Amino acid sequence: MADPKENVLMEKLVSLCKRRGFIFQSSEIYGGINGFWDYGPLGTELKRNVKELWWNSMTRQRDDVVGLDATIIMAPAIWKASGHVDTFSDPMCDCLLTQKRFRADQIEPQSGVAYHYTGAKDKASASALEEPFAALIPSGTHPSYARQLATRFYSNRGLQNVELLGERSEAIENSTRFNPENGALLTEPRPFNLMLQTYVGPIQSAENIAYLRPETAQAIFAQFKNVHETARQKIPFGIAQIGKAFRNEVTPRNFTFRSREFEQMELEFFIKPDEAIEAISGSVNDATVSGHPGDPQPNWGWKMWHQYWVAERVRFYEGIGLSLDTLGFHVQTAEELAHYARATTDILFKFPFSKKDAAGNVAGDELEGIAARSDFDLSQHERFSGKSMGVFDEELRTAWGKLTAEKQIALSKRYYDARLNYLLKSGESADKAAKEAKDDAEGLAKGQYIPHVIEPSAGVDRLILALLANAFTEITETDEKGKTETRVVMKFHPRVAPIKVAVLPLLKNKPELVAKARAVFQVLRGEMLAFYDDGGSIGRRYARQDEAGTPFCVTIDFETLGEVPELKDTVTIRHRDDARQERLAISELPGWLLARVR
RNA sequence: GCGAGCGUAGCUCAGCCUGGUAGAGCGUCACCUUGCCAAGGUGAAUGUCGAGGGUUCGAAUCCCUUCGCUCGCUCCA
Repeated sequence: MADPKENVLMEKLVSLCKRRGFIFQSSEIYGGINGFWDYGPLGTELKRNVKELWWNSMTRQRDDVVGLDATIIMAPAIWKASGHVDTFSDPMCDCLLTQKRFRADQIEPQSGVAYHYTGAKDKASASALEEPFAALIPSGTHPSYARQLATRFYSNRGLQNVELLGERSEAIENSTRFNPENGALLTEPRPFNLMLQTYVGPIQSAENIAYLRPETAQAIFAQFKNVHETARQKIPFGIAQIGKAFRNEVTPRNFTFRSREFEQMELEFFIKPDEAIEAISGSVNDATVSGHPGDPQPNWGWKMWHQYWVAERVRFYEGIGLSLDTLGFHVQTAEELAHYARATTDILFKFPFSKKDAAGNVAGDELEGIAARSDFDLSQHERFSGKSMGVFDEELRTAWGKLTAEKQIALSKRYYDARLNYLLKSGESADKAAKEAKDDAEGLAKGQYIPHVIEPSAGVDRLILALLANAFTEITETDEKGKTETRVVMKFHPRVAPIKVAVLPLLKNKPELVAKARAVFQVLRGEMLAFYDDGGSIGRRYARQDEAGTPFCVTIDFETLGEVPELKDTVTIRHRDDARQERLAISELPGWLLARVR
């Protein structure tokens, strides 16, 4: 359980976010709306910086990743293929008596004697209810307990003087239809779909139902063929996308950590199946080295690629100020993995609300999951859309021809087995699955396969929250007069800091200082987000910038104006984290700053 | 959704028990002052006391409903 002290920290952070304009509650003047948050001026800049850094490092700085910007609403069939319509929901049961909700698959089976009622009538008013109810009581117990529950049930529904109707008893073994806590009947398990729905077109009928995407990834799979054909990329390559996603969370919690509308940064990185790698390179490199495995190599199998992307993503987080000791890792166990996933590593951040284990260690909460998803997604879209999602690989076809017959048979067999396994698990009949797997294996020999995928999927809003929590630093100082004050410094990495530099005239009532400061400000604002402030004492302005997380303050003083001739046109640069100052020529200022904020 | 707690100025909170004119500190803004780390002075703005309804001569205060936040169950990027 999170330390109460750390909840206080969380409250301070939420308060600062509002006070300084990082994050506001959505629709606040109307009382808010649960699970939705807005970014204020500073938060907007912070978020833009983060997304831009991700986009640059994931696409523009790489030869092998291209971008996509797809719609939020897509053909509903996509969500059937992806499994979200069927499995993105947990069947839930409600207790008919107390309304308490249970996950249907987590109810302890109960045994005993069930008393069923067809309804009840009101002895006084003669009104009647035909609603059935039942209660389970341990065998040997007097039926009065069941009757009591039933009476409560019907009086909850408005009957005054309950007379139970149609009592019938029945022995029950291992049933999950009753509330383990009180024996009352539960509702039928009802699916709780976590996708937000809307209607496309003006008629709100069942056939017009569409979903707001619960993840951005499926658009990438659905557009895979188009991107592959137009981007002049060969496998391995990736498609990246940043965008909004929506989930009707049961309980939005922990500030912006679990929101109903949120933003994702996702990469689908398509790789060759290991059988193709082995055919081309002779063997598959799936050595598990620790740390970053270096530049991609042609003989990397999915394990190496998976490890590579985990390491790349950690490097990214370190590069924006989240040091390794603030992060955590969770390698999903076989039971936790989705049936199609081969491996998933979660990158966690130790949030103030993250839970501690018995030994006091904090694992953290998920920022990003890096999943090795095999060829599941493209295969699903191939089956559901009827369009081929396979690629032709010239290199594979050439290499295949040079393999020994034994090698060809062995690789074909392995590929066949993998495809057969997928098809059978997807519910295809044995005959059809065997035929299709055979076709797939023959395709491999001709250089065709459905790419496998590694999916680093990160939550933008979670990352913003991590950066805010990580930056939040309280400093308590006692001045000469013995007055103790606590102030907040947001120690953002300069790369993500909303405001990069503040330009401050030392004094406001000296027009020469103000004019010079405005001139310096005009030069800097063309290069980065700069902020001009002349209100209040210099110390107060420094403190205000500390709270906004501005890494550098430039102060124009009398030396700048030439009071000391050799210091003319120099300014002081004040560092946020240690209040250290240094002097620099104005002409060097843009370059000096850019080197630190990029 | 269920259970518990909370909602008063931009922020932190007092007032509520025991109904009777809406408060404090900090912050914000203006002017003065200020030669480097929330200095000082003067002045100012800001609340349908989360919303709706009820009880009452009178409700921030008592009652009901509702919305939001926090914590637990649950879920995940």
